Amino acid sequence: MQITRQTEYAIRTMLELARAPRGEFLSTRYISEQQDIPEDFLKKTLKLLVLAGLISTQRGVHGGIRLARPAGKITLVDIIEAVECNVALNVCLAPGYNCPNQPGCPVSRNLARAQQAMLNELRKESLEDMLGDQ
Amino acid sequence: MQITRQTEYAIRTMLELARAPRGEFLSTRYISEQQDIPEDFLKKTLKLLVLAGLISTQRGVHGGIRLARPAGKITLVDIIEAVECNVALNVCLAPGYNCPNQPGCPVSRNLARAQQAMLNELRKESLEDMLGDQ
DNA sequence: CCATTGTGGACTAATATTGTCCTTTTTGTT
DNA sequence: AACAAAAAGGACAATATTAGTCCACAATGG
Repeated sequence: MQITRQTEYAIRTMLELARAPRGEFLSTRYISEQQDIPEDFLKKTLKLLVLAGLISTQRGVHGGIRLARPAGKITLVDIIEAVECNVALNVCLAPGYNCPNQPGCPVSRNLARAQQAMLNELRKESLEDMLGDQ
Repeated sequence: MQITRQTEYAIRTMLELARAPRGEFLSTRYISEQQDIPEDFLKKTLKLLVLAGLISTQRGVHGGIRLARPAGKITLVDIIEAVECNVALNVCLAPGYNCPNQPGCPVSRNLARAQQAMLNELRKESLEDMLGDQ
């Protein structure tokens, strides 16, 4: 019941990007050094952020990555969902899972409520907000 | 970001116990058969529930396990915390961890809030409530 | 043409989770 | 006293997940 290290890397990366001048590209290498993240592993992680539409990339000499939308419009949920694909407190909440119990079993109902509550909290502050109050 | 299979086993076991007549002992074997849980693995799991004070055991011929307190006073949080030891959405929230960032960094603050929200939801229904509404 | 930077995929290593086996202790029953 | 039922405990094995590495390739600007 923890976010993975990879998710943490993604969060730190996104914050680093949010801190950079708007629209500027940062290279993967630079970020990996700043944040002490293995470069090749970071690359794989960035792929997930690209797929989720959170960052955009530019190849070549002055290329790199940058936020795909304003830091004020990105929250931790976006990042977590991008990296962990589908957040589900229990297998029975994952899409496509067919519970052998009654569909609305009380346990999964409770877990689902808890999960919603958690995600709602994570939606409250944007990256911009977070940078503001440190 | 999921509860483990072991935690699920523990939840199912606790519900089974809650369904049994008050004070009666059920054997590990019986539960493992009912719930289709590997017996030896279940035993290890039960140990955690004992340590957490959720169940009490009785050795010997008519022994087994039973709830250590009324089903109305046990919630999913109790079980999850018993099995997963210390729930922490991120390493930086685990007790004893020393964050290299400022102590109250905005990320851990957000994760902590989300975790609290989640746990609070999980505290709302007791095992008894859950049995009631299926 | 070449250095820089992202893309993609295969592979390995490390760690965590799940499951198994076997021995011991306790307890009621015969 | 002997025995069978049941929990306690610990070592080990199998799997699955997570993390990290390596290498060849593609785009881009100077």
